[in-house]
Amino acid sequence: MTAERAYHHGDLRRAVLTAALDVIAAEGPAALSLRDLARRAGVSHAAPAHHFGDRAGLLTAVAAEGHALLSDALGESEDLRDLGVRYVRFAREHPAHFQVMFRPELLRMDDSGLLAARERTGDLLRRAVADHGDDPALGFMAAWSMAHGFATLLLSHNLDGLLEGREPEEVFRALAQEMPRLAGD
Amino acid sequence: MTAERAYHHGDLRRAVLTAALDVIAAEGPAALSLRDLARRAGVSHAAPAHHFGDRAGLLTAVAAEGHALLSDALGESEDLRDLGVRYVRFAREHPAHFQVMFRPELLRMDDSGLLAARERTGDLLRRAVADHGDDPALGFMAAWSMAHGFATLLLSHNLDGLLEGREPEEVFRALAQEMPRLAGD
DNA sequence: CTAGTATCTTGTCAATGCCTAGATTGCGCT
DNA sequence: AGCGCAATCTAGGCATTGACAAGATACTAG
Repeated sequence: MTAERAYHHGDLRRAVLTAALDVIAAEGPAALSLRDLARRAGVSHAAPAHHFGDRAGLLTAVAAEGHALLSDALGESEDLRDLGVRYVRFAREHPAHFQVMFRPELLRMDDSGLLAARERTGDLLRRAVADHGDDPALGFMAAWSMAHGFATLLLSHNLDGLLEGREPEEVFRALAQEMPRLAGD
Repeated sequence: MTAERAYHHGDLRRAVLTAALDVIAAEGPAALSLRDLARRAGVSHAAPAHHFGDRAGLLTAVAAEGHALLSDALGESEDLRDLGVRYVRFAREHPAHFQVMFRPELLRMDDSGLLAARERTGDLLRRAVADHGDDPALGFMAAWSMAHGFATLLLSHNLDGLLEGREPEEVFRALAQEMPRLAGD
């Protein structure tokens, strides 16, 4: 939109990134082809490589952006249930980012941008659960497993038959409420 | 081992499947190449296709086998925590199967063998949580999210820094114990 | 306006998935 | 025992892809 035909394309980096998000959201990261993205952006087949290096570089950029978006989405809430709901909402609103962020085999884990973005969300989550329970690490893993598992199963359509039309975020809230009763049995 | 040089290879199907599990466990499903598997088995590049049709067919076979193994691993326990621990143990012992089983975009979801195997584990899990809590579906999703999230984060090395050498299964058990305290806050 | 840099294009190569046709092996049937 | 048939595997080919190298074009600092 900023420059439909600016030669040098105006903002190829953004265009490729956006196209990549579309593809990943629709068909998963495995279906992503640099040449296809180049075609969508109307540039030559090797143009994307200049911005991202290679496939892993592109996915790393997606993951880093994802961590930044997740930090913003989580905010500074103290309530664990709210945090979980926001985590799930993030996964729904940015499915492509979410599907890539936690898959080291797809990423350049030594990338400085990725590491910085990851550190920020990590800090944020750790701080949020720090004062819950005896063992902060346990609490952290419990809350994260819960939210991450729900989000993962949701995006991979493994909960489709169980939601029965209810809003996922609300189901997750109810489910976090139900948890103590289950565990207490 | 059954037939090292049996022409027609003896059991190519099993050999390819096993090689595929190695590759997936080491580098993920994305790194899987039919031609590479053929080389490992010492057969021509197109031989695997005869047994699995194509890449998706091979992954579908892996997923179906995974569901069968999971059914066996879960057993008939009534205790939700035990069930969760077994789910996590299964993920650790069969990481390649686990990484493929819940990814519809990699599979032929209309494959009859896969559907049957899936149905069996589904029934088993549903039965196990049926009598816990008001809403069985909620309880099902809660327990599954917890175990699946933990297993997923574990296999993707996202918990490496938090386990501090402890056995994952034991951490999960403690974590399930911690849950009510977290939720109750 | 010029030099230098970022951006993009073109061409190439090896590897892969998938398809087709053909060869080899093993098995059932008479 | 031998014939035919089906399963299994081989060989070759094609389109697509990721990665690399060399060169062209547009922007920008001085």
